[in-house]
Amino acid sequence: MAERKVRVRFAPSPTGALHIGGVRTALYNYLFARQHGGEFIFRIEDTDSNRFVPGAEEYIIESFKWLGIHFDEGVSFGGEHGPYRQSERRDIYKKYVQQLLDAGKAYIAFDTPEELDAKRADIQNFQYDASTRLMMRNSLSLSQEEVKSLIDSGHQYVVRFKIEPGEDVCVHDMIRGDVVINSSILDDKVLYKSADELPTYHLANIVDDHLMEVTHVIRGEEWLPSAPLHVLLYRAFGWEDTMPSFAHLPLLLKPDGKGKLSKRDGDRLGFPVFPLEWHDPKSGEVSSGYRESGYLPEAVLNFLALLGWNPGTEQEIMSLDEMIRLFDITKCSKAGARFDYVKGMWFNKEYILLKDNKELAPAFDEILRANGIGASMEQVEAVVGMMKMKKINFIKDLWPLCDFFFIAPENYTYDDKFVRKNWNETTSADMKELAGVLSALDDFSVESQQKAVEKWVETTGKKPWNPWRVALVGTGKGPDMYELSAFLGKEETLRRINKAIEILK
RNA sequence: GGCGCUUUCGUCUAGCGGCUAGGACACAUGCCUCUCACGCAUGGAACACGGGUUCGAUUCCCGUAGGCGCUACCA
Repeated sequence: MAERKVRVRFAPSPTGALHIGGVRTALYNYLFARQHGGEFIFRIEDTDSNRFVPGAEEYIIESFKWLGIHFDEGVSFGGEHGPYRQSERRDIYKKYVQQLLDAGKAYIAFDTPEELDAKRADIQNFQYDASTRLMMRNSLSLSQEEVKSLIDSGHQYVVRFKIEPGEDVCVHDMIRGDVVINSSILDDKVLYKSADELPTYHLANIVDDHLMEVTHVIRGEEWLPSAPLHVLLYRAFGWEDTMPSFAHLPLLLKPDGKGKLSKRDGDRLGFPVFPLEWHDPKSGEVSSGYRESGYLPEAVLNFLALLGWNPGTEQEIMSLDEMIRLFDITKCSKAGARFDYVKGMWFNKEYILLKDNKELAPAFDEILRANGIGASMEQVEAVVGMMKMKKINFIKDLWPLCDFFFIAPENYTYDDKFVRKNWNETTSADMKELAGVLSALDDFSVESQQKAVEKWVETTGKKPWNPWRVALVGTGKGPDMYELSAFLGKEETLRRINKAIEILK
């Protein structure tokens, strides 16, 4: 087989918001494509008209835009292999289904859903396969005339794949190695539905991956059981020589308890499971998103990348470029990974520390405005710079930690405990002295204050910092006192000191 | 029920026959220090179980148990 250009795809169904597990699958595909100089395709698998949700497709595109994951071709990105929306490929599928029918590798079945339900109720573990298909109503059990007359009289029918029993089918998985399943346990899957005149996932998937020249299929582990069916389909079409390689990713599990990660877990434990806020058009329900919750996209990607893969070194913080360089699909873990959202928050904290104040400022400015505070961008940047190394995971956590920059302590109350510890009978007098030292300064910069105050400290032996903090902040938090005073300015600093002397005596 | 995948600290994981089983999150303690933090240091904490193979198994094989997934005219 000739070396082919690497082409991978992410192919979600537009049935709602994009689940965070889907984001990880897309990320792994993206990393794989980029590190091989390949192409990344965005395909919409909307073959189930019943589950179509308006707005979902746009939501998914917007999500990847925010995350910084780019597609080379696909829905809304163009390309030579379109259309990329399966609902627009009906004629293509029809042709290939006919090919299978003509070759005797698929057959027509007239059994109605009701009849199938009855069969399943009747027979324990009923499966539509080689052992049962002759008792059903299909083109294998019926005569040609009967089939023709049923079709002519307008009976609905599906097309089923004719699985030959007793054969070991091997799927080579890049993560798990060879997985062998005997074809006898496979059922004659419906390839083409009667209801909406569209193929099922299995058929559409194989036809599209072939036509779009996909070389590697990287998808969730839930597809592993049907992978042998897919291999059989490639064979039936005679496409085995260009069949893509497979990699089935381990699933994301609940942070606690049993089962896979669900939207409910996010609601229950208080973390988002969707990249962006999602407004469900049917229920009207609103679900939180990583973007709106204050996560940086880089942090989300870094966190997700390490849920099931790691570079084999002790490095955890990685840019997207580094991930592309270091990623190795064969080194992915095989077992499901509990979704440790607390670690996700830690990644966000690390990325906040890494970011420039300038980049962080707009987000904090938004928080300030929401709290009725108007400040210049320079001020906002300065506060972010002084406060970002505090105990915060999100920019929004900053506000309760540094409201004192904008609201004087007398307007909300001093913290009793901190005051008792740091303010006694002699403190007022010390603070008066400190106010004197500070008011003598023309230059109120950090350096100038430090020079003056430390000179005074040296000669008097006073320790003014904590009482000073009481006066300016009201409690035991905040940045360096010189920085804080410099930010507040001479006038406000002196005003707060005098106010504290007046109130606390 | 059937089939498949899977199993190292609470969690994410490193390990690819011989290690005091390493790192990170979380937690605790200490140092630093004008507060809170940041940073640094330290600590507790794991090879599911039973058989093999081998001089020697966390590592290879087979069972058992647990976990996860699939078992639709959904993807």
